[in-house]
Amino acid sequence: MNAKDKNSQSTKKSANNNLIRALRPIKKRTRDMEVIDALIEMIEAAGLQIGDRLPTENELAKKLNVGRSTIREALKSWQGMGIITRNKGAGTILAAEVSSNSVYVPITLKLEAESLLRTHGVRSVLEIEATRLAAIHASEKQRRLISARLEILMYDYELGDDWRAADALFHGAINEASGNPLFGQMIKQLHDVFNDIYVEPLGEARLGEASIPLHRELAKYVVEGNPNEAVRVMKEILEIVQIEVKAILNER
Amino acid sequence: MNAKDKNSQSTKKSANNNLIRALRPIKKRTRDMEVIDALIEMIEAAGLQIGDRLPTENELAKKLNVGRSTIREALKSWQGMGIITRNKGAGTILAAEVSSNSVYVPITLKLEAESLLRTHGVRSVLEIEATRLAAIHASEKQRRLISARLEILMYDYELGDDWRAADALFHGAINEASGNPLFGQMIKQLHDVFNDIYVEPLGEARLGEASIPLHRELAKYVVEGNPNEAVRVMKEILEIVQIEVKAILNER
DNA sequence: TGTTTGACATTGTCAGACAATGAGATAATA
DNA sequence: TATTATCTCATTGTCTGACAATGTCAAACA
Repeated sequence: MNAKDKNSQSTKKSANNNLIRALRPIKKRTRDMEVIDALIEMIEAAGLQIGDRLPTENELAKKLNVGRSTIREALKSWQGMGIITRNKGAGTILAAEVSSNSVYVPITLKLEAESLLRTHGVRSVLEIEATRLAAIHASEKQRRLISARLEILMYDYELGDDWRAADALFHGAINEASGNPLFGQMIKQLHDVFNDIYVEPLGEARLGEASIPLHRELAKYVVEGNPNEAVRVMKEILEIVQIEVKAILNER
Repeated sequence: MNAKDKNSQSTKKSANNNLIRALRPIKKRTRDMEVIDALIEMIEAAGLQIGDRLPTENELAKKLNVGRSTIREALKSWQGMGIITRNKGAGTILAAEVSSNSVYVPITLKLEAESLLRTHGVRSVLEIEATRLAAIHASEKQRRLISARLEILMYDYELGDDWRAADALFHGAINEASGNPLFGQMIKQLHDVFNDIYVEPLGEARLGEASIPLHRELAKYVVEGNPNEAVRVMKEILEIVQIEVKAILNER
C-alpha cells in the first residue's frame, strides 16, 4: 500500500465515521422496559420515597394489562440493581431514589488474591479526596454533624462497645460533606465489599481499632477547615488499617 | 438514672454485644440464588469467556430441576447487573467476567448537569492515582505498550480520525500498569457512565480534543518513571476536560 | 457463487395453580 | 392490663403448560 492509497482510504474512513457518528443506537423496547417506564412514572407521580411500599404484583399486572410474570421480571431486574427489595409475604419496598433522570450503573469488580489490599487501595484514594473536599466545602450544619458523630464514636469506643456502626456514620458524614455524593456511594460500596471479604473467613473484624483515637484529630481539622492537616491524619488512619491487613495476610 | 445504673446497664449491653458479635447474619437462600450459584459454578467449570453462549433456559431448568420461570428470574437479575445479554431467538451471552469472587456494585446516579461533573470528579481522583502508580511500578513491557498505544493515538488524532477508541486503549494501558486492576475497572465503568450521560443529550462527543497533544508528554513521564511530572500532566488533561464540560453546561 | 426462503431453536409473554412466608388481627393467658 | 400464642390473609416464590416473536442456520434457488 503506498502513501496515496493509505490517505484516500483514511479520508473515506473518516467520512464514514462522520456518518456513523450521527446515528444513535436504536432502543429495543421489550415489554418489561415499558413496565419499568410505567413504574418510574407511577413512582414519580405518587411521590414514593425510599422505604415506601409498591403496589402488589397482581395490582400492577392488572393495571398495566400485562401478565404477572412480566411484572415479576421487570421487578427482578430492579432488584438486581438494588432499587427495590422484595420480601415474601410482605411486599416490595423502594430501596433507592427513582426518577426519570436516574441512571443505574452496575459496576463489576473482580476480587482476586490480594483483593483486600486492592480494595483498600482504591478506597483510600477516594476517602482522602473526600476528606479534603469536606474540609473545604462543609457547611456549618455538616460540621456540627461531624462533631456530633465523633462524640458518639468516641463514647462507644471508650466504653469498649462495638464502635463500627458509629465509625461508619462518622465517615459517612465526612463523605457527605464533600459535596459529591458519588464519593460517599462508592466508598460505602467498597467498604461493604471489603468487610464481606474480610469478615467472612476471619469471623470478627475490628479492623483499625488502633486508629480510632486519631479520629478526634481528623474531625478537628475537617471542622476547622484545614484540608492539608485533615488529609494527613486521614492518610495515617488508612495506613494503620493497611498495616493491620498486611499483618493478618502474612499470618496466614 | 444514676451513675451506677448506667454503668451496670452498659456492661450488660457490652456483654450482650460480645454475644451478638459472634453471630453471623443468616443468609436467606431463595431458589434463584441457588440457581445463580450453580450458574457461577458451571461457568467456572466450563471456563466460559465473555461472548460465549450459555445453555438455554430449558436445558438449565431441566438440569437444575427447577421451573423455567425460576431460571428466567435468576437470569433476569443477572441481566439487570449487566452480566449477561439475552436475545430473543438467539440465546444468552456472557457479557462480563463471572467468578465466585466477582462483586457487583450497583451505583445510582442522577442524570443532571451536576452528575457529569461528579463522575468526572471521582474519575479524576482515581486516574491521577493510577497514573502515579503506573509511573512508579510499570514493567518494561508495560512501558513499551504505553508508548505503542500513544503512537496509535497520535496517528489517529493527526489524521483527523476518531481517536476515542485509541484514547481509551492508551489510558487503559496506563491504568493496567498501576498494578491494581481495580483502578482500571472502576475508571472504565465511570468512563462509560460519563459517556452515556454525555452522548445521549448532545449527540456527538469528542470531549477533551484539546488535551490530546498533552498525551505525548504524559506518556513520556510515565515511561521515564517520573510520577510527579506524570501526575502534573494528567491533572492538566483532566482540567481541560472539566473546563469543556463546564462550558457546555453553561451554554445550555 | 450469492440470495432467498423456510424450518427450527430460543427467548418473551401469558394464564392459572399452589407453596411459603410475613404481618396484622384475634384469642388465650399471666 | 399486658403479654404471648394462634389464626387468617395478603403477598411473593415457584411450577406447569401454552403460544408468540424473532434470530440462526441450512437448504433450495437463481
